[in-house]
Amino acid sequence: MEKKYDHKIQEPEIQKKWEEKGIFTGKIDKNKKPFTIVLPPPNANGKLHTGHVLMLAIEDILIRWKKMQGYSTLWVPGTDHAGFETQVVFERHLKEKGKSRFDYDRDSLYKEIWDFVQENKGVIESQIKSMGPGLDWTRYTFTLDDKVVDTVYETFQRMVEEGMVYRDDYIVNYCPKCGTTFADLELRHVTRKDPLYYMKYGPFVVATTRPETKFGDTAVAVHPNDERYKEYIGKEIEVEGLNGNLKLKVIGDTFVDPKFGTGVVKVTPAHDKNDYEAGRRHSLEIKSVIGLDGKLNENTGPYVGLSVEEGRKKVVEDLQRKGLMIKIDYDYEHTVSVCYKGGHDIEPTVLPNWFIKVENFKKPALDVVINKEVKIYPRWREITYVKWMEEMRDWPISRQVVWGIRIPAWYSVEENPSIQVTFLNKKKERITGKVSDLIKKYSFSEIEEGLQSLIAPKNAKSIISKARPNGNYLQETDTFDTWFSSGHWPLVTLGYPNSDDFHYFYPTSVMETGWEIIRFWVSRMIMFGIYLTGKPPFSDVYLHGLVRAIDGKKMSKSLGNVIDPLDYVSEYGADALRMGLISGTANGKDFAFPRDKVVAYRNFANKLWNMARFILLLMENNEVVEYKEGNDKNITDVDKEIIQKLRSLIYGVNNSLEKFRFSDASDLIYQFMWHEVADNYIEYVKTREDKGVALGVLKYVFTTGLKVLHPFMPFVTEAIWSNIETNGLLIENRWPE
RNA sequence: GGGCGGUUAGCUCAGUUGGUUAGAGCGCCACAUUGACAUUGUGGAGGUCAUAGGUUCGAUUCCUGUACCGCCCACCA
Repeated sequence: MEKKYDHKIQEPEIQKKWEEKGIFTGKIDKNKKPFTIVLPPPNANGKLHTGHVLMLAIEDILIRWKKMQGYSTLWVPGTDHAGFETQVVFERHLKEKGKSRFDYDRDSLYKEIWDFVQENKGVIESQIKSMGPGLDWTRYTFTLDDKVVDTVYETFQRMVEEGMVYRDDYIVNYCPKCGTTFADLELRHVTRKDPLYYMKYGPFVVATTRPETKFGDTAVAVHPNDERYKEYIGKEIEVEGLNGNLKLKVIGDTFVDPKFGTGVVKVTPAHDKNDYEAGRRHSLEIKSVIGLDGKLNENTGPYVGLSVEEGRKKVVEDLQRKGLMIKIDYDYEHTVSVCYKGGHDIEPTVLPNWFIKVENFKKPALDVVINKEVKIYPRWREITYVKWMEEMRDWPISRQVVWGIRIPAWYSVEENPSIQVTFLNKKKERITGKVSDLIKKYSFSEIEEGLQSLIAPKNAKSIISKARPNGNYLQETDTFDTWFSSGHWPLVTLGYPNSDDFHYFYPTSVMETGWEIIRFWVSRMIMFGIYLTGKPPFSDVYLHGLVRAIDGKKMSKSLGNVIDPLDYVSEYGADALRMGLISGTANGKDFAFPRDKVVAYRNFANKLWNMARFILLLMENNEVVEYKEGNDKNITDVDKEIIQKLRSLIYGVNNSLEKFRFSDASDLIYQFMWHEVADNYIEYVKTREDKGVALGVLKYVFTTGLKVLHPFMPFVTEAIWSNIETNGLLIENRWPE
């Protein structure tokens, strides 16, 4: 053995040994109990970050611990297509080539992104492997694999048949100039001055920058504790308008800031995100007044056909004429959302969207947590889950993103003449309009082949089908919310509904992930698991904290404090990095990257290495009297003491791991090996006359300690094992009782 | 604004049902190189456990208020 432990040489070699022997290939063994984890899939197009390392470390500890205990373990890896995020990265890439997504038809764009991801996904896979996780790569899954898409389609079809899917309006960031919607992250926020208009609304005065949307008002809102207006809450008021009187509900809602303006807000659910949310809370009518062409629609009476700017001017004049305009503040500064593409004003608009009824999902998904069928660690995170489930409203599942699983709904253009389509014609010109008009100028196949997006009306007729129906059918261009498909993750990775794997390994044992996605992801997995199989997909949920930068702040590119875990792997080794992260925090709280601990555990690896060297040195000069439990005639009290401490170490580590207290467990084994075995016992062995006996005990204690340490620092323990034991690989040995 | 968490040694953090001298890693000081390891060993200094009250025989631990800090969500019509 070299004088120093060299992780750079050892880690890849050890990794190869595990792989060659297929150590972590899951095996269906009816004589063993299964222990299953599915890996939360990292972005296929991304890089490994410290959060991934922590996740891999925790899950690997559990897998190796259970495997050594005799369970038939399976840990399934996968990567995520990361819908919107990847599309943004790809578009940046397009921009470098002077292009944008609007230069491609939908199918070509999808294919381009697919190829782009295929080129890059090897990076994350090899980075994952460098951390030494005991994953079964023969069962690797990508979130856009056919088996995933098929299962998602089947679920969707079933839900449609059971009446759990409906179409309704949903507010989106729509740009009338671009004829498309934008994600929140695609918006730019600009600060500018616009007049703030104070208009008379029955007994109130409301302040607004958007008087032209007043025809879409279906309520006014005040803060529920505002003494000035308390008496009106729940009542209906009559308001003099420009097209006759209108009746508005008065609602009390905390989204209103009583200190702003007059403390009374006009509520336009169809054209303001905030108002939309309030509208859903209070079941208000959604009345759209601006069309997809950006012009005021028929709901505005005589103003129909005017642009938003023209309409606003005219409405203001008419209000002034009628004496309904109280005052105008021309000095009002606010932020406005504009699209990133052309800098046009975003018009929040309601568009038809696919929704899932959650009413039947909620209770079972809530119950399994409350009655502890699914246990959440740490306990206090349970509150987040419970609140979310209680408040959950129907789930809008369509997204206007290309990179995802396309909703399998097909619209007949003959039956749905008012569908708005946007496509590239043969000359690559972008055409937008009603399909019934465009079909007169273009062939159906030209429209279909060049299709970028379509917007079908709320009541459009559609066929749900994986395959294209015969006839002039256009497929829905929206994709599923990524959480809709990833909610199936434990099912699809295990071959739901009818594979041997599924019957043996499902439900899984532990779901381990970052706490920030408990609401988006964990809740959806539980919902779909129960819906499709009657059983929640896992019995324990462990939520780890966020790894922050060394300065304690959240890592971000703009702050320049992002830590690349691979730098630490190459400098200190994967073992040291893993162990450092594990012992840096205990309770799933966020924590700053524990750099000092990583160094400390690098030193620890070297310490262990040298302990082994010392034992080997003794073995060269002494005949070892192998120590066996129960056979302790010749041993001393000090020997007995270290064996006793080993026993309580094993007990303590098991106990901590069962409670997901990884830091406690890693601390115990560290203290034991370094301070009990190395500092005390080895020094004592040096003084012994009967070296062979003491050496036997030392070897027993040390190798047993290696077993206990192995799940935490798999590489160095395996490397040492191969030098002092002939008994196969360490990971193939039994966990000490 | 709503929710969650934090405030313990110079730094980063543990502290499992309230109970004798409050712990670890790193850092610092002194000493040590006589079978492995300087990525080492031995010893040591260092904390009125944010703050004000309350419950209790007893509070870092439970309750309430206050002050900072962090995160998530929603965001100014």
